[in-house]
Parts: sequence; structure tokens; C-alpha cells
Amino acid sequence: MANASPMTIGDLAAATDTSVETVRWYEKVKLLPAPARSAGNYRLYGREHLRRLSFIRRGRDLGFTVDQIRELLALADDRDRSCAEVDTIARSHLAQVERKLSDLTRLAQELRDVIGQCGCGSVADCRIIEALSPHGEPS
Amino acid sequence: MANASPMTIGDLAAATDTSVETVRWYEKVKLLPAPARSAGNYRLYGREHLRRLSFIRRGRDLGFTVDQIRELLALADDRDRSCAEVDTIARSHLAQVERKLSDLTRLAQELRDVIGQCGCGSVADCRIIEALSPHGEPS
DNA sequence: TATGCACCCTGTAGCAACTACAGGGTCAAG
DNA sequence: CTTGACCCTGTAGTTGCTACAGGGTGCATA
Repeated sequence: MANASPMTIGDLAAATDTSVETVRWYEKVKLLPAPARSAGNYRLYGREHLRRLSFIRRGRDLGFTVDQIRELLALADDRDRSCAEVDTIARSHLAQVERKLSDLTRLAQELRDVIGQCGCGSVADCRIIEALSPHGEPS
Repeated sequence: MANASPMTIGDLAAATDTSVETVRWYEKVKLLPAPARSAGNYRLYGREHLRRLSFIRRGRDLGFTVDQIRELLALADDRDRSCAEVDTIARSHLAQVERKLSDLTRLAQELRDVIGQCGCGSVADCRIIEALSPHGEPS
């Protein structure tokens, strides 16, 4: 723990598996506070920035939108507040994910059906094209 | 079948469950050919446009990208060609869908785990926030 | 000391696939 | 002849970045 650490943007990016451009973009959209600057105008980050960016990245990995993460960060900063709002955000996100999951499941099955019918003859009697065409209409 | 039909853009949009703006956008990106115009400069569509737009919408519903649909349309127009290319596009799309499906399945489970731990006390000991935070670090 | 190279800066444009105006014109009904 | 629903073009916004262009900085090496 000898890490007194002003990190450059490249260090921070590497530490969080983020691209430098993305870090700058998080600053622009105010997910990440603007850090101090060096004499040569380089951004200098500390442990708190690292913590916050890690939070953001983990949230993104879990599929939260940037707006949801903004809310979560605001809630996390207000430690006396009830956790219920956090729970609400997470649950509504889960509901969305589950909706998308069931859509994709149906979709995959439809695709498998369509593909299964392909005898790979000529396009003229391709079942896939036919399945995409308005139902039953020829040429 | 008394439908000799020049449709307006609104009719076409309604018939395919598409927004008028989207129809115009498909024209701009050359998925849909520019139709004839009325005296008052209104777009006039016929049965072929309806057929093509239905194809496009069905493809989009099945999650094909606009580029993939463009390819599929080109293949469908060339009826002597082998159906193998169509099959390839569909299979690679299915593979993508299945990849996304497994990602989302994992994601949903992680979210359920995180949410399950929430006792809904104060944020200070919120498990959800903790799960998002860099591992094990307090405040 | 020069010079190369990796890194940093700002700002803008692009991606997918639309959506949402603003600021007009057209057309049929009443 | 006016109202209202529709249509036109063109541009900007959405999400979450990514990819430059055209510079400046900082450190090591010759």
C-alpha cells in the first residue's frame, strides 16, 4: 500500500480495462469528476477516481445504462439513504434483461426453424427467403 | 383483390407497422427504392413496395441488421443463385444471437444474486452497491 | 543537445437504426 | 375558406462509445 498515486489517464484506463477515450468520455458526461491537472495539463487521478471508475465499469458489465449508473452513484454517495431505491433500479433492470432474454430465445428458435428448412437449392425455392417474405405470396 | 393501390406513405407504414419516418429512412439508405410521386409530390407506393417493406420488417424483427437485409434482398432478387449464401447469413446471425443469449443468461443470474442479497437497509450496508464496488474496498 | 517515441491534449465526426422536431406544402371535408 | 390530417425536406438527437486530426509533453537514448 505504498500507492500515493497520481495516475495518468493511461494508468487509470489500464487499471480498469477501459480505453483512454472512454475515460475522457465519462468525464464529459459527468460520470467521473474532472481530475486535477499536472503542469503540462495532463489529467491526474487518485484512488477515489479509480474506485468510482471501477464501479462504473462493473455496472456497465452488468448492463446498467449510464443513466442508471448515475443514479446508483448518487445513491451510493448518500449513505444514510434507504437501500430501497437501489433495489428498485436493480430489479427493473433485471426485468428488462429477462424480457430481452425471452425475446432472444423466441428469436433463436425461429431462426433455427427457418435454417432447418433450407435444402440449399437455388434461391428460387429457398425456404429462408420465403420465410422472410410476406406470407405465402409468390414472386 | 380489387387493390390496384397507389398507397401513400402513411398507408404503407400502417400496413407494415412501421413509422412514416422509418419508411423515409429506409429509402434514404436504399433499402427501399424511391417510389413515384403524385402531382403534389407525395410518395406513391405499389404492391412491390409493400412486399419489399414487409420483407425488411420481418428481417428486422428477426434481428438481422440492415446490411444483412440488404444482402438478403440482393440474393432474393437473383433467383438462380444458390441458396447457400442465404443459409450462411442466417447461420452466422443465429450464432450471434446464441452468443448474446448466453451472455444475457449469465448476466441475469448475476443480477438475481446481487438483488437477492439486498436486505433493504440503508445504503451504507447495501449489498448491491457493494457488489458493484471494487472488491472489498470500504467507503 | 537533439531527436525519437510513447503518451497526453482538444475537438469533431462517425457508428446503428432510428426518432423527433422545425418549418413548410397538400388535400378533402364542412 | 378554413380547419385539420396528412405529406414534404432537412437537420439534430438518441446510446455508448470509437476513431481520427492536429497538435503538445515527457522521458530515454545517441
